Amino acid sequence: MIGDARMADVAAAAGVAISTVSRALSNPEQVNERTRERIVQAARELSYVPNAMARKLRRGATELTMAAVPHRSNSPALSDLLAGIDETMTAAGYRLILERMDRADAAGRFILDPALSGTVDGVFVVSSKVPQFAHRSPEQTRLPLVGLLFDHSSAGIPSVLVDDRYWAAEAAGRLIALGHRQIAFLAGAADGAHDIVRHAGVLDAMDKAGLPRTSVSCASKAMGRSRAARRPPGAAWRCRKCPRPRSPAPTNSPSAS
Amino acid sequence: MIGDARMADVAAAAGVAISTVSRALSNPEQVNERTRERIVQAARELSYVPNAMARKLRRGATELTMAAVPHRSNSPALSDLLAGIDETMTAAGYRLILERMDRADAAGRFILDPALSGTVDGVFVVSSKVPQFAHRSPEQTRLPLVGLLFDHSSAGIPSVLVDDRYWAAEAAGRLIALGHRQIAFLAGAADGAHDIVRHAGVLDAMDKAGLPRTSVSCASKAMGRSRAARRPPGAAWRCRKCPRPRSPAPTNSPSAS
DNA sequence: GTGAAAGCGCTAACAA
DNA sequence: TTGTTAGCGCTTTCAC
Repeated sequence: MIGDARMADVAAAAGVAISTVSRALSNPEQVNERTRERIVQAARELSYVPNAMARKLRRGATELTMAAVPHRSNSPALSDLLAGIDETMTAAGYRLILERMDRADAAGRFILDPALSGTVDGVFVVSSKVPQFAHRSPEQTRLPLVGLLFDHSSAGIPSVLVDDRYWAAEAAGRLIALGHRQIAFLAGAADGAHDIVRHAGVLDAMDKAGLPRTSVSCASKAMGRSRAARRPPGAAWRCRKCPRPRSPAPTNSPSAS
Repeated sequence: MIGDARMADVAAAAGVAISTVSRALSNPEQVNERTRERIVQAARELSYVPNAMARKLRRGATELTMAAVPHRSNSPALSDLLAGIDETMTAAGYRLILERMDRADAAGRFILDPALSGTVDGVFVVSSKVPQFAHRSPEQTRLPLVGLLFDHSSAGIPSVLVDDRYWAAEAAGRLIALGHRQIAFLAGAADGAHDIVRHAGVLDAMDKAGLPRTSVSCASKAMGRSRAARRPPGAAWRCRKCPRPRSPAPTNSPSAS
């Protein structure tokens, strides 16, 4: 059965030492071609598959990374981000462990515990919170962390970010260039720090185009849930920083013209 | 630094044998309470974190499972599915490795190779294709596989499925109950086997309600891409099994009334 | 209840 | 180029 054979079995079958098998499989160029062929042949016949754990233990690297992502998110954007990470890491010979962390709770424990245990070689943090372990900062760890989307550079974690303000302005600019004058800004959940920045970007675009900021109306996606219940239908939610529009009141439809 | 201490260090610090440390940490009830306290204390002071790989190697189980999912999917449905798997597996002490497989290519290799290598204890297959390894079926493997959404039971893989036809009929039934008579069926990409079944379910509902099947019009999400280019805007794509509507031609808007 | 010792399966010096 | 050997860090008999 597949996976039953050990390296020693292959060695025996090929009539070589176990270390030669190891080399033939990991560093083929260090082995005589004919020997190598015998070994590969034997391995194939035995349906030999190397044991990853043994290798990982011995080498001290797991070729596994972890993506710590928000627990309750099924957004396509996150999927795309994961796909991107996965693609690059796969190309580099790594696999990705998914860690959905609960925002509220002591997620850090959950994250860094297995991470430090040597299960993963590094962690991608897609979260507004910096993961912790037993009240110690990640800096006290050998574990490489990288922040994504959220800036943790002040915590000593290199972070890859999107310039939300710039690109929001850019997006709004496109609409304006198309001749649109009334812009609806649909924000995500109420706690999205990114939305505030993006909103500013949209206003930037309005300013730049010499259009009144009051032509931007805001609506939160979260409307359907919490706040919506307390508000008359058709009334848009406005963020604190959003200038109040004059009457007639803006609708909450996603029109952009 | 966190993670630098070994079990032997803890043993030395606590003045016990290494095996006692192991027990104290894995099977506390087998160790004298006072001894255990000393050990725990020492472990804490040394910021000891057990090495997962060593444990995995020794125990022969990795407490890791793999989810093999379609490569190009960022659908919220998939995220939800993953979240569900993750939640249950986490509760059971397992973590999830993400494997995005390319549909077309010999994905099976990619999946089962590391799987068989002892990296994971089991695999969730969310794919229309059964993963293979070196032209051998999964049955020749010790690795537990479970099919999700796609039925692989004929290949000997237990599968957890959604009764698409039933629930599509149910959904359509709700619309009908609300008084709607014109139903738009928005399908996914052209190759979705599920869509055909769901479409049948919608027609079931029409039949049951005594409504004409011609009141169901189909539009594919994929319109925007491949087929759409060759079709006049506003014209809906119709699946082969979908009865042709009478004029006026249905629009492709997602209206349901 | 605790310790000593034998590995899990593999890799990497070091020799030959 | 190939073989011998010593572990990686942990769990688990088997004694005491």
